[in-house]
Amino acid sequence: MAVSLDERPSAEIRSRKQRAPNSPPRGAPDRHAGQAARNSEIVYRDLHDAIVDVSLVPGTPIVEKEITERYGISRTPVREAILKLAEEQLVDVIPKSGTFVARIPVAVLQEAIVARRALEEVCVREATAKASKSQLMELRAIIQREYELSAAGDEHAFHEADNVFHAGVAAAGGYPGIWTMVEKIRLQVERYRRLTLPQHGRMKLIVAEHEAVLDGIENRDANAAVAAMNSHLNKLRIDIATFRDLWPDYFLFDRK
Amino acid sequence: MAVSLDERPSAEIRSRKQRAPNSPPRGAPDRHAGQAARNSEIVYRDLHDAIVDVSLVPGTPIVEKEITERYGISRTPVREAILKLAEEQLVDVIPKSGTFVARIPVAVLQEAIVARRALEEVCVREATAKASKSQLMELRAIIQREYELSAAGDEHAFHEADNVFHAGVAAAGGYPGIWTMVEKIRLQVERYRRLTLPQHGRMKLIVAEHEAVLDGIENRDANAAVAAMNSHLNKLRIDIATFRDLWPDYFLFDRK
DNA sequence: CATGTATAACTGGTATACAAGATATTTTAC
DNA sequence: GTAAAATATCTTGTATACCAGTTATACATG
Repeated sequence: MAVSLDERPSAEIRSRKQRAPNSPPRGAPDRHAGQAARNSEIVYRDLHDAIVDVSLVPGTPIVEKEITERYGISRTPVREAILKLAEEQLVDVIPKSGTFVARIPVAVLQEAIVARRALEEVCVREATAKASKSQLMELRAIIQREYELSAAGDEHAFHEADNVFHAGVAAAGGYPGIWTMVEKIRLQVERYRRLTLPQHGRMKLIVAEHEAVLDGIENRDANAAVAAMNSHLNKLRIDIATFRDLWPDYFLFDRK
Repeated sequence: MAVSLDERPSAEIRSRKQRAPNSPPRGAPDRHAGQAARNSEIVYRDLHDAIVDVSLVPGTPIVEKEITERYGISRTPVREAILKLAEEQLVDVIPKSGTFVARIPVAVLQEAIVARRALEEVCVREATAKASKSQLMELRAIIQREYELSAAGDEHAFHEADNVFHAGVAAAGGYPGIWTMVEKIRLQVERYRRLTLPQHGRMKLIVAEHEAVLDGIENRDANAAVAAMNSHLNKLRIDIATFRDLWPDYFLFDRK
């Protein structure tokens, strides 16, 4: 009955390190604990990825018991994973009824794009002011890698490199945390993007745009760099009307 | 042994509505379910508030069992609340060891301030362009209320009104969701603010600054409005050196 | 007395059983 | 045959018991 996800309970069952702990004031845990694998993390990551790349489409029921059996674990960690997804608005949990992959909230899309542009502009501007030579070289290397992946047609790896570039720009500006924020904001937009435009063929264009951004930074021309970045980000037009008829059930139109 | 929080298991034990559900594609839940109170929400809110207003100082142990007994509930909902706090970096969970109120990450503070300024600038600029008359009147009313609360010396209510003003500006710009983002970003900064500067006496100044922002918006002078907002937000200087010696254990200095 | 080691008392992580509401199905009345 | 009511079977929410590390304490040992 329930649409089941593909069989891939994630290779690893023991991994993923944890964030550095804060030692409490009076004597206590101070070292980095060995990585205690939380199974909930694995389930979370798998579901998260499946939802973001739209292999789990909006409306798909997520049944705890089903996941429980697939991973061979109990409901508790599964539940934790689902709760985490619920906070990111990737699933909707309806008490005593069921959990479903959330629709893509159109209103949020628009704001997410605006917010991202604002945050990335700050990063680019700051990177222009104080990127070190090594950071510039690093960015140039990433672009080169993008070029190679583009030629190889490896969309998945390319997409990752794309993210690395943006993260690198933020880091060069001294604001690595801002990219973390952008990544959270990007979630819903990413679902839209994956759904509507396969970036096949767009890869070379993206490489060129990244080059324009980096050129601006290297030349210490903030306005040019920012303009290039904005132009780059503006490529994603939210033209929802087109898809309203195609997948009416995949989007949420009214205000949440 | 453990520093315990004050006795106040939150008056309500049944409340808080839930977000509108998404109905899955084929026939399913479509109406707003009656508000099913999740006890985890109550515990979360109480702990959240206590941490943000620094009545629970960084390093304080959070003991599940203790909370369990105080609220008369089981560990499961308590655990959910704590996990939620962990995601917001308000607590650090160290497996098999303990859970502690997180230190304030200095590096994050700087970035949070920059990010907030960037996001609010967008909101102000957009509000200047398209705020309706009713929205302007609403904002003016909020400022009036701030003035009254300032005179009455009600810091808590004033602070809430402060937030309402910023939320109103975002809404007037057509980006209500961006204020939600800002609120998440604000968390750590808020802890710092509460810790370092009691805003007693600063209230009147804040009212004046809000007035300057609104004046700019009303006059459709985007640059003036933005300048006023930036000036307003810049008032919070992160002058960490001063507090390094005062509360060395309350802050986290190295990169997380 | 100093130091290393065993041990007991914590902690959070997980599994499982039960409760309560929502939905789907069947049954029954007309 | 249709519609309404009873019921069975889903779901998530909660409570509880158990497990496995961690940490502190007591104790043996030099």
